[in-house]
Amino acid sequence: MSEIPKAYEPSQVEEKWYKYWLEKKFFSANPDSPKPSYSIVIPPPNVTGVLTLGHVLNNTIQDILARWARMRGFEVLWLPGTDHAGIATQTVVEKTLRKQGVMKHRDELGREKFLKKVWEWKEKHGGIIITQLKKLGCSCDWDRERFTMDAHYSFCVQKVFVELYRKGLIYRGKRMVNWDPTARTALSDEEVIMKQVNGHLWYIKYPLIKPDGTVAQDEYVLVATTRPETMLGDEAVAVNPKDTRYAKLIGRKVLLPLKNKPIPIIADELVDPEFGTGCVKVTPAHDPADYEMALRHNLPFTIVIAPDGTMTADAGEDYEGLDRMEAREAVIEDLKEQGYLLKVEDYTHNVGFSERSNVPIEPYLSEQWFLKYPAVEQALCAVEEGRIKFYPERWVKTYTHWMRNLKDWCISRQLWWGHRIPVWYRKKNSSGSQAEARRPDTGCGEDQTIDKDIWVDVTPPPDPENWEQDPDVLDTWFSSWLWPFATMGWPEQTPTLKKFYPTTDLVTGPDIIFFWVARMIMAGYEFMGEKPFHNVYFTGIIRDKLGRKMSKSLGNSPDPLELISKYGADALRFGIMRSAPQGQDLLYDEQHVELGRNFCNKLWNACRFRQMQGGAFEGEIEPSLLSNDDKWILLRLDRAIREVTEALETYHFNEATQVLYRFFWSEYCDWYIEASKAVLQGNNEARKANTLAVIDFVLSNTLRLFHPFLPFITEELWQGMGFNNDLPQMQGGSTIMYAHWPKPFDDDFKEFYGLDESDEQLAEARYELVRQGRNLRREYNIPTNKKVKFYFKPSEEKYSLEPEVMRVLLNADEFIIDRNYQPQKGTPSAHSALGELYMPLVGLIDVQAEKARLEKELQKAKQELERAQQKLSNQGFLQNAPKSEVEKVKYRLNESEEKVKKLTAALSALGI
RNA sequence: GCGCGCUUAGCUCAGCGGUAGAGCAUCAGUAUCACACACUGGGGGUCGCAGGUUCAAAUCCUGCAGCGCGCACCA
Repeated sequence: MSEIPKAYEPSQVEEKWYKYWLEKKFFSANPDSPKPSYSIVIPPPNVTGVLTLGHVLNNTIQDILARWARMRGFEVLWLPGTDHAGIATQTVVEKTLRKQGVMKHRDELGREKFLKKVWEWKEKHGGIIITQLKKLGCSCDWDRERFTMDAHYSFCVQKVFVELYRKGLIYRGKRMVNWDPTARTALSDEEVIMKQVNGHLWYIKYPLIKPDGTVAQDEYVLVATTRPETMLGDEAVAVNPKDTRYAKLIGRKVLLPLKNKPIPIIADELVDPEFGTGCVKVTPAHDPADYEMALRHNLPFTIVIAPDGTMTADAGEDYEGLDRMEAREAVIEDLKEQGYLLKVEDYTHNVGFSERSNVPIEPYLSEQWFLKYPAVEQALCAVEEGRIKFYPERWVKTYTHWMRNLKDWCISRQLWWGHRIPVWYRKKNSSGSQAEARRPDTGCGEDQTIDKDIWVDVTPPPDPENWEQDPDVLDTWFSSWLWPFATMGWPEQTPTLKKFYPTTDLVTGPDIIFFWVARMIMAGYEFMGEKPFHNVYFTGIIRDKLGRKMSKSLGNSPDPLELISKYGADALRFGIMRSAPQGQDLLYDEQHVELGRNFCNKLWNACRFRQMQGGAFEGEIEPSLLSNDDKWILLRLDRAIREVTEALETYHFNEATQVLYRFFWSEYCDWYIEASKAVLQGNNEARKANTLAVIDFVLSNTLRLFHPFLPFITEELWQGMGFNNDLPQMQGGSTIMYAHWPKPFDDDFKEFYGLDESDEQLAEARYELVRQGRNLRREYNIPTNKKVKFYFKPSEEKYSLEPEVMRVLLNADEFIIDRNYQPQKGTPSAHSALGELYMPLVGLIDVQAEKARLEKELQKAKQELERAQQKLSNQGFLQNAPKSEVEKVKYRLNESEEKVKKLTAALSALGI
């Protein structure tokens, strides 16, 4: 007898096998393998990151796909790594350095020292998430782990920048950008999150200036604004040219309150006469729309808000140095005092917030680098025409909509942590011609103005003392978009790149469809001339029970590692997968994980049960000895194999787990194992051995079906049960990881073992009878542990009921088949198409109770009969419905007819 | 404003053209020998509303309502 513990204890098991897999290099991808390739690149988590449930969902899916592919005979590369995550990382490190008292602002340290600190920090804490992914069981090829700031990767980023620059797709310009005043950097449009804010609409009077230059005392235009502080930078008031109310004012001037500065009234189409007063204040330097207008009307750009969000000297000495929010209060106060504020209304509107700092974005005029996206048309068509497939498909629309409305991408960031822009500017007073001689040729079609004072190349200029490098770094996503090939050795045509690019599947969240997915597709076509992946699977977003996003500040984000130590990694994986419908958000509840734990335990004990039976493992199945129950479970297994495989093929992971759950728990454990006990406890040795062979066959297949979902426990059981004996030895060790994926039974197999649909029908009818018998016990309050006798009067003799099995399933003393059984009047009975079941009770006959019971049953049977009759009397149904459907209804009709007949007879036998 | 998604048992969700399903919760029973992280039985739903297509609709189509998300320069 083995000493397997009663309950599954995951912790040591998981550690043991993960170590084993690593030692044996089971995760390594071999580019020279003759097998077909299957590859995934991990969406690189931030180096600063710790594992969240989102990662669990995402990486479990990838692991399932990778493990499944290995079992199907693919050469699998799952390439892992981390992202330097510019702003996120820099912010985190800045915060800790401030906390440690090392600095207040990074300027105190200077660029070099600060970067050294970040690298130190990265070396110390950067790997956390990688070890956490290992705990989850991820089968990544860790020898190929990459980081977006590896030397080679950085080279790729620079190379790409230079290439795009020479193509004329990258340019520098002074534009209105989204400015994060806390991080003090520009952001891309995608990094701005619009939020609805309850604010106010302030109505301000701008007095008219008379033609003679004096200020009109009671004539004014009324302007409505949500940002009164920006008025300090106003350069005009705009009205719609078609707005008759103001037509005669166009060209006149108003006095800008507080600053006492005359500004013109201009006409611009952009103004909506319906909104507010129809007059808009124009702040060229602090509003994107106003910026556009200012360009059209040649207005000056007065900057009143500095990059750090405080007011500049141009705002006026009363306001200089105030934070923009403080300035707002002050301006309102002053306007009120001086009688310019007419009224205030409550007003909800959308305000852009920085995704990172969560502070309102400031539109800010500055010199930045921009990219015109390359390979747009190709990238768009590839998805639209299905060369790249999205799952679920609906994201295609989101993608194409974005792709058709692309705006140039602001790629420069005023940060230090990141890839520094490979551009040098000639120092003012230097004059070297030697650099000019080597200056890269822009080559490509666009007539980019050649500027000999700019050096753009992967290598710095040869006379660096005369040049100054651009201080900015590139947006993190400008490196991430190269991930599928920069990680594989590009631009060299490495064996890895040749074997594994394009990758097979990408698994990611829909929230980064623009940030990452779309850009990777464009980069793939631009630099590889080929798509980066065939399929993209978009996961849902994990929310808490109340539907809120997981977040640190809400404290509703459970630590997956705690869950793993409490329930086991397999349990966490299974629980999450079981509740993650395709592409739909999922509400997390710890109960899901508990369910996973329970399931693992069930699997554990089912195998424990098998081991306790002893006997050789994986004996041959002898077809002639198969019982009805054996055939039934084999057919169910076949069905489970088909359904799980199909679910995986279509990325329906929750369906796959649900099929497995149903098959293993309800069908195998609840019915088959229980039925098999009849044989195993008997003394027919041949049948016993055959039952064990069936059990082993089913378990061996089941463990394999489960392996991608539950890698640890399946390996433990696979090895423990000795199923590994006939497997090829992989790198000196055996493993379920490379056991072949179960195939559905073919016709030869079914014929050989005599498996037929009729077996299923019989088994199900028998189980239905058992259910009825158990119900009788319950109705008559016979405790489940009390033995009773059952008599059965079969309607025909031609089927084998397996009475011993029935006895065990009913937990009965005896199950007696007797065609001539004469029950005492009022004996509890159940009636099915197979026959009548009686449960004689000593001294406890209640005729009235039995009558009531039977009447209820009869009612049900009659209803069913009626429904079937109705269907079959419908000409349309008979003519149009498929034959199999009609057959099914006919079968049902027969069954219920039989039942009605029997119940009626039983009732009349009661004689009341 | 445009686009997308959701609405099924008390809760969380599957099902997406052929008699309404699961888990949890609930009620009743069970220390039974693989598992109390378990077993057995029960109760509970006119599948958001209104039309239409079909022999047949939770499932397909149209409209409406409620909730959520994304995109959009209305100050």
